[in-house]
Amino acid sequence: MSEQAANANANANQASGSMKDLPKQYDPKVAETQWYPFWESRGYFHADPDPNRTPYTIVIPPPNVTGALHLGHALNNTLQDILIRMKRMQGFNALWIPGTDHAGIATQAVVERRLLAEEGKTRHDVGREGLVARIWAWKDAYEKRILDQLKRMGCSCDWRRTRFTLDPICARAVRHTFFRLFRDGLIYRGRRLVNWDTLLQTAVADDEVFHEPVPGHFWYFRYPVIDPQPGEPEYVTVATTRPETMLGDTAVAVHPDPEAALDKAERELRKRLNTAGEKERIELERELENLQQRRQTLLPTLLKLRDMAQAGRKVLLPLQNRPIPLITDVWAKPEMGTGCVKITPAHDPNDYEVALRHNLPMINILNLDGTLNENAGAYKGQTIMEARQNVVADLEKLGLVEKVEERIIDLAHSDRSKTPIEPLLTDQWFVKMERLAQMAMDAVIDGRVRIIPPRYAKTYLDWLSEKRDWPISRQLWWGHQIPIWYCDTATEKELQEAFAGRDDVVWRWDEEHRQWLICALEDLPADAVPGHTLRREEDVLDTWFSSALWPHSTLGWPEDTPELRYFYPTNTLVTSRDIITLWVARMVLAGLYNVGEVPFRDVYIHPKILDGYGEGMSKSKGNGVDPVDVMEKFGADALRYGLAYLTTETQDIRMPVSFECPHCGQLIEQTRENRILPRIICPHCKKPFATQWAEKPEDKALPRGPVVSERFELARNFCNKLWNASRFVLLNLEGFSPGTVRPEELFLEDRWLLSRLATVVQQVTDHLENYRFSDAARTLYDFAWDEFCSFYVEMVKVRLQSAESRPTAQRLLVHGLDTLLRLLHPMIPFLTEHVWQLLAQAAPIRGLPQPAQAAESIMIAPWPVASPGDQDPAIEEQFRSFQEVLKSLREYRMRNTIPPSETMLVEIVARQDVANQLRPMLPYFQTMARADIQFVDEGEPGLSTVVYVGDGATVRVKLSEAERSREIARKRQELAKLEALISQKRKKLENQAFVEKAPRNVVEKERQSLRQLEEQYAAVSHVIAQLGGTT
RNA sequence: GGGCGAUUAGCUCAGUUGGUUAGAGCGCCACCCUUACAAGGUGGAAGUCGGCCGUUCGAGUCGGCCAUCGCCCACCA
Repeated sequence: MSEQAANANANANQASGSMKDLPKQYDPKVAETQWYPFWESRGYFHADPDPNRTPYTIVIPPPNVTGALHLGHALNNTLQDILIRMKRMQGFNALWIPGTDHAGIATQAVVERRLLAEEGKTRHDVGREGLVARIWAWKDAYEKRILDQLKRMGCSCDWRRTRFTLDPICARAVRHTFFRLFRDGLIYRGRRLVNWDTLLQTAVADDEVFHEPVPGHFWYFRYPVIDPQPGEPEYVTVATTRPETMLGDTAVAVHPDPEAALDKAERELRKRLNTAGEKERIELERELENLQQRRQTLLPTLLKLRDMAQAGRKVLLPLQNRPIPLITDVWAKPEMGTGCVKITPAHDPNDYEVALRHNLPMINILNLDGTLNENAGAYKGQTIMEARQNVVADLEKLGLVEKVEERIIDLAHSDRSKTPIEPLLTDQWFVKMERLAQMAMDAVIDGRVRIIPPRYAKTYLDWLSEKRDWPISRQLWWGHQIPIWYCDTATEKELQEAFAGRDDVVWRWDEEHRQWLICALEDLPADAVPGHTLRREEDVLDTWFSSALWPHSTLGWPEDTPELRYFYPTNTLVTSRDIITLWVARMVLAGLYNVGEVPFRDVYIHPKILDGYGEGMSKSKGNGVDPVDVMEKFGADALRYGLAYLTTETQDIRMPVSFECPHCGQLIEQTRENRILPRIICPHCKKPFATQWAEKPEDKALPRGPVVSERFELARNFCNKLWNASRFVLLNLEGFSPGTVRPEELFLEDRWLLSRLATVVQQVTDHLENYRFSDAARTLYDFAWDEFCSFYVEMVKVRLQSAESRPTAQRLLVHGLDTLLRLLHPMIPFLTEHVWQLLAQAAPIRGLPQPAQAAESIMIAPWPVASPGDQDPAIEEQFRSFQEVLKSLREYRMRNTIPPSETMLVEIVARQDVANQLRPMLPYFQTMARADIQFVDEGEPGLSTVVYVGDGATVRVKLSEAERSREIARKRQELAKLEALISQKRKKLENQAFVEKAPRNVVEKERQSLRQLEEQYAAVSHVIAQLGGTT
């Protein structure tokens, strides 16, 4: 045993030296600090291939090393740990592979921002090596923090297998994948219009772009027609939101058949008008009017321009004084704008497509840093905003600005730098998706990969079906550098000679750039081809390229490792819906391409955690909650159980949070305003405290005000309840002896407990195996609280007093707790282990029907299996009657404000068989309702009232003269209620249609319920008469 | 514009294939520190299940339309 484990054991003994010392309130810290090291030192988290056991594997969605984890991650990892712990207990060889993601752009951006803020330097000041070194330092710090957060939560990951998407093992997988794709002709280099982030100076994927409405303008410019003939317009008017791009215009387009296009637009409008609602109709009618007006005013001009375009006429691009052609293209919609479109191929995705169709020149006017280049003529060196103002001013001077409109523009921004995106023509690397996407689609269509809930399969399939090539290059320094070397001087023969006999180098001629593209598995020296110099591609790969390989790279691919053979494909991927396309789809295609097998069977998509405003949690919004804050206040178990309890199928999890003032405990609601502040002044005690955003030393020096949510109180209270139930059991185990229990020794409540246990075991197992976390949590909550604690524990108290009935009661009690703990362990690992260890001291051998030595840790104890033979509906029905009688007695006491200390005198008139069943329960009425019960014969009841009428039994409470009139009044009210119900039921049963068409059992149920109501009615009337009242 | 989800008690949410008088936690009211538990116990008040129409013997549940909110995707010269 390691020193750590020995300490843990010592602590356990110390903590429980005497059961009587167990605190009344559960202290999560004790269990959390004690048992995690214990588990780890025993190697429970570790799994090795074992052909005799069935594997169950999960790979963690690797958190970005950008920053610490928030509650969204806590949810994601809690659910994984619940699954892995259950499967481990079920006997599977359970492996959960942890790790983190280098998160290319995101991490580099964070470090660059800090570099600028703290040292006023850009990445160019520190150079590639310097920056990468700083990012590694950042990564080391945050990786540790992330892994510590996971451990604190109790995650049972196999830490010996911890991976990082940029570590040597992942790097090898990335290199091999790229090599194979290149060799198979699935990777190419192309000049493409990309989303350019001018701040970070890199291309970003479409998914990394978000749109935000900003106020802007819509400018109408006139381009003079060259040599206008009589009857021809002198100008073509175009509209734009980005005036400076006109410097790169290479054409103006008009629709080839504007009349038909207008007709079509009108037809569509009318069609929509037919089905439109009130509000939409008004809008559509306005559009229709606009369309008809266009026909009058615009169409003749457009037709003219169309003819001119077909005749090959040109216009003069102002400021640049460049003749550019008029062309016809369907992109120029006559119902939009001026009906004519300026074409800027290098800076607009649609225009780019047009240029490809018409073979137009593409003029790039931008430098990578967002300033204008030499193609912008006089505007060279200006920023986009400067150029925008100047272009407009200069055109105005020329009288070529027709008008300007104010307009809100949905502007594309980079997700990473939050700056506007510029579409830019650059050289990028792409993966051909046609074939790969189809493979990934097939896997979901034919069910090899199951997406749960199924509605998310649509997201996956829709996205893949577009089969858009995947841009994989990023102009960053943090990431896997693309393994390509360029050479534009060598001949093919020289390459063949240089790489003769090597199958780890392949090359291809790039006609567009007139150079060799050489791809190699091992880095090539610059002089690898004698007499020539190779230049390495500087770009790195999109971070999702390495993430896509995660399920097999972590298992050692491309090596044919025992792990890969045994644990792949993994079983379940637990993730959030926003990366179904970015990540899940790409993992499926990469797995199929590299390994020939899907990466996982089930993809479980869990809800998102939202803040009080319904917004998702993110670093950038500042609304992320550190799970450590929650654990500090409520404990890791409460965090986990609370999250599981909230994980329902359809709802996202709304989580309004507050800051807790560290000085006075005041809760300060988190708002959009205060959630990004580094320090907050408590409105109650007026003292300042620091938030998670504190960075300056003077802020950090302040006490930290954690972010908390009352939504974990239910879970915290539940844990405390469990703790105290366990405490009760532990305090009552003196003299415990293990043994079987003969059926005839079982009391009604014992058989009820066993029956309920069997059902609960089966339900919880079923819920968890089908990812119904909330249902599992609720089932256990209700059972533990309302059945085990409120009834079984209460009832068993009586029996623990008697030497004769004590042993059986103890065995049942321990068995019940033991089973409950095991069912709860995946959700509540620390508390259950803590109690398990205490139980091991008092009752090391336990359980029913056959006692056995308990496992040394609950983590490796067997998962409970339902014993269907224990399920007994008759017993449960009988027990329900008992509960109802008890409830009615309690209710009577409260209504009549009988002091808790006063014993109630109760009579039961019962049939012989019912009386026999009830007789053993009499002590429970005494302890649980302080009711002294006597069986009496039917006959005149004296002064008493009826509190319960059931099948074969009537329960009466003795009254004093003083209560007579009040009771009459109450019974009259009750009668009125009963009457309403009865008439409702009668009506239903008198309805022929119902009796004929409803299923027989439903009708029978109604009849039975009516009979019962009538019995109650009769009994209540009788009481009123007895008491001398009139109905 | 396309798709998805939601709307149930003051708040946050459950509610299986349609079937007794729609549930929980918090909050609220009353009484209780009863030797497992006040982070607790007992009892209570509180909902025309967003609206309309339909299917059905029967609708919170199924279908249609409308309203409101949220998310994803696409597009906007």
